[in-house]
Amino acid sequence: MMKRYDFKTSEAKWREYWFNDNIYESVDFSEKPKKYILAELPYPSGKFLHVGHMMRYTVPEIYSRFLRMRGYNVLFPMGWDCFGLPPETYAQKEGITPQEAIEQATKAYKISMMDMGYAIDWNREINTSDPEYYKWTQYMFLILWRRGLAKQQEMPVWWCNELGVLADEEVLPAKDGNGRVSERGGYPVQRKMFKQWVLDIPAYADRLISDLDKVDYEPSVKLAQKNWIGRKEGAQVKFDIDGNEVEVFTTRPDTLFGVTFIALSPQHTLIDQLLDKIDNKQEVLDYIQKAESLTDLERQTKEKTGVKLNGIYAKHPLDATKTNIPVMVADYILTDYGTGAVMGVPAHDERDREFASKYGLEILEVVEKPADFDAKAVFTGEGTIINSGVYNGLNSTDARLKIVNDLEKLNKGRKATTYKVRPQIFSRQRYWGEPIPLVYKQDNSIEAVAEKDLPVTLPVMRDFIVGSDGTSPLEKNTEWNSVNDSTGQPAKRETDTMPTWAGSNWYYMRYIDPKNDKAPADIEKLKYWMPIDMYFGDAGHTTAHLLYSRFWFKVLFDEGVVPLDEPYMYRMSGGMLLGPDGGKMSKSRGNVINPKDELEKYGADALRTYLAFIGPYEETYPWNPRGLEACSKLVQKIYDLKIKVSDAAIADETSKLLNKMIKNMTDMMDELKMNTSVSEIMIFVNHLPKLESINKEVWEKFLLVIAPFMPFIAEELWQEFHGYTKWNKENSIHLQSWPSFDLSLLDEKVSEIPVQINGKLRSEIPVTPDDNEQTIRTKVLQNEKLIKHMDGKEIKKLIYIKDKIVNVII
RNA sequence: GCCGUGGUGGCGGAAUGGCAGACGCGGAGGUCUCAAAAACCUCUGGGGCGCAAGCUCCUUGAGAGUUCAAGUCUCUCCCACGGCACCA
Repeated sequence: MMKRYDFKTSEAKWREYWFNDNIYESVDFSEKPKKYILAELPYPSGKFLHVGHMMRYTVPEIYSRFLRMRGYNVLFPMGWDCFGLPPETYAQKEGITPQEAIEQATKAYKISMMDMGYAIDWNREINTSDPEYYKWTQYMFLILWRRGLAKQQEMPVWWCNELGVLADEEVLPAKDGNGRVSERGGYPVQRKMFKQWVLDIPAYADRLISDLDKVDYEPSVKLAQKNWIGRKEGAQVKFDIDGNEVEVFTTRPDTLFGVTFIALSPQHTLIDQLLDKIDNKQEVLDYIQKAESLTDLERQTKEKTGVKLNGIYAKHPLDATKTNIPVMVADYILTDYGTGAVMGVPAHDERDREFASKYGLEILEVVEKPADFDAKAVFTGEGTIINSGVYNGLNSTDARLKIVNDLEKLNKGRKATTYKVRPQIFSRQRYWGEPIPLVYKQDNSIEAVAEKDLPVTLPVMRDFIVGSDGTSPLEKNTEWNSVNDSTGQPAKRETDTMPTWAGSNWYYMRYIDPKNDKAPADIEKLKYWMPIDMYFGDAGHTTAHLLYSRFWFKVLFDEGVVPLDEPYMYRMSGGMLLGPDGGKMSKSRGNVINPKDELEKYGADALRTYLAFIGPYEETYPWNPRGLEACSKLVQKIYDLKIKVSDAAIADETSKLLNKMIKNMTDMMDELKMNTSVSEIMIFVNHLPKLESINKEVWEKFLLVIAPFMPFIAEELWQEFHGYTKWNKENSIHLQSWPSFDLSLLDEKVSEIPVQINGKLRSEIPVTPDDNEQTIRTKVLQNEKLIKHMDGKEIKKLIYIKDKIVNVII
């Protein structure tokens, strides 16, 4: 009876040797070519790494091992994204501080990564909540602030009584369809205006689009970046409303003569000034209040509502006869997109039409519809301009140019571009984040904390819960927030903290130089390691995180802190791992897989192999316990083979299969196809038991190719095979070279190829390398089956693709 | 509604425009066993014909197109998933 492979003992042993000797060290300025493989760092919240994390990390990790064996100096680092809500809520529940929660969680996460055998140089571990780390986050914030890219602005924000201000990403539609709730906790959330720190990402929008040419992301990822930025060309047009100048943005200046109303968002600043001039002030005030408190509801119902400002009219900028354009307040106008005001052209815009129909506003067509156009539908296309005075007869493109040109001459408008991406809110009224390193002087002006005084350390506080007044918990800590300004006068610290994504905007730089106390990272080291060759992460981060961190990096480039202006050369986003029932893993469904149990039962090699085998990295698939079992059996089968290893000669077939496997795996792993690579291993393992004995050279090469997938058993068998009695770092299989293959062995002589008749597969014929179309034709005419199918007809045409196929057309 | 991604056996999935279904799971039958588990061997997309080796038709969400040849390229439609949601 075969001995069972004792993975527990083996894994514990090698893990200890590997990490004590740091065999996966990434060497700065090594002679070898570098590869920087990055996987998004986890935020440690629970007690053990989630199985979803493992699926996210295993494929990139196997790839990094492959590259190391191919002679690269590889950086595959890991760290912890520690700030943010999850540790705070966890700490609150456990009655500890977030600092303590983080310490527990990072320890546990690190152990589980070591248990998985991840090839990480732990000397480069980082923690975004470590003051030595966030010192540099604060330093970077000050760069943004000095450059005017971090500024304070009244912003409509999601407000939650329990959690304070939330980011868009932290807010979800409520399950019952009424309003919105917080992502964590499910508390009710509403819109409120608040003064917030924001990052001016739109200022870099054009570069963020054009520099996509410098990188090699998947086309869909590039497209997602472009769509998220949402650049739109058009014009800003000034309307005179009761003596005030109001700008609107439009992508269709050619429809300017079709304006029959102006609509302002409920938060538009002009409304205040007009209130006393109208006779329906109370109605308007009521409407605005309702719009603010019921925004969510209105959005759900999709019915557009509004209210007229009685007696207030706008003047048309190009048509002096139109001085009586009604002005409406409407909640379908967004406060923070464009200018917060639109020109209503109900003839050529669906939303304007819906609104105008409801409130009895005029509909004036200014673009000619095609003759066959449905009379009731809204024509939003382009065409010949009508009802537009001197512009009549022009096509839309020409009219657009001419109208904008004329507006510019009169100083009543200009060509303009607007973006969907908005200034991103960068402050949180919460405890567990990086303090914003600014100080309010007595005159309320703002001063930066001197660089030598960084980091501004977050004080340890037991009572870190957000007050329901919406102020940061740091507001209560007067001992901490009372300081002196640079002139020695009493001043007060900014008590808002930064959002979770502050630290994760630049973490990849710190791995390069994790202990530097003079700079975020040494510029020469950055030159060596950057850019990141491949970036792996969550599909949900393909838009926001990727964009914000690219923005951040470009600002650092402009400041001279980093030597290039794009951080990631390639991005691949991973799919999701579902429960065995095919549903999303969740406690309430009871379908959560605990990786610790699986690791206990089957070992790391089996789990790693399964996570690689389960499917392509980008796809989503359910967990299948049988699949893991199969991989566990594979590990055992490999172990059982070792007794067959001998000096006996290599059979031709084995040699061919070995070379084929190595060749295929080399190609596949370069393309990150780890699932089919595992298939290749399986095919070869299915062949080996048929042999009387396994030649030593075959065994050696075989162990090398399984090493990235099953590092533990590969090391075990490698050490045993070589008869190493004492651990010596240099002898580790993981520091050896990937085996080469002999192409000449793969020149398979094709002896038979399929023949189609009229595209249908009918038979095979024998071929030789010397065959030409003529000899093939002869062979076809000799084949009984083919003769039968040709049914006496003549060959009209014969297509012969060498070594592939013959197609006979009759 | 918009944007994106995808749709291939009972299931996860393979297929530089050239023999669809590699590999794995599951299933069926068998060997071993008092029996079971494990392990091993054979078969396994569907229909029809045949005692049988085999023969034959159909098959990559639906429909059209390009091509000697389409899972793969083009168009239209349907469905699922992810993201954004009144974006002027």
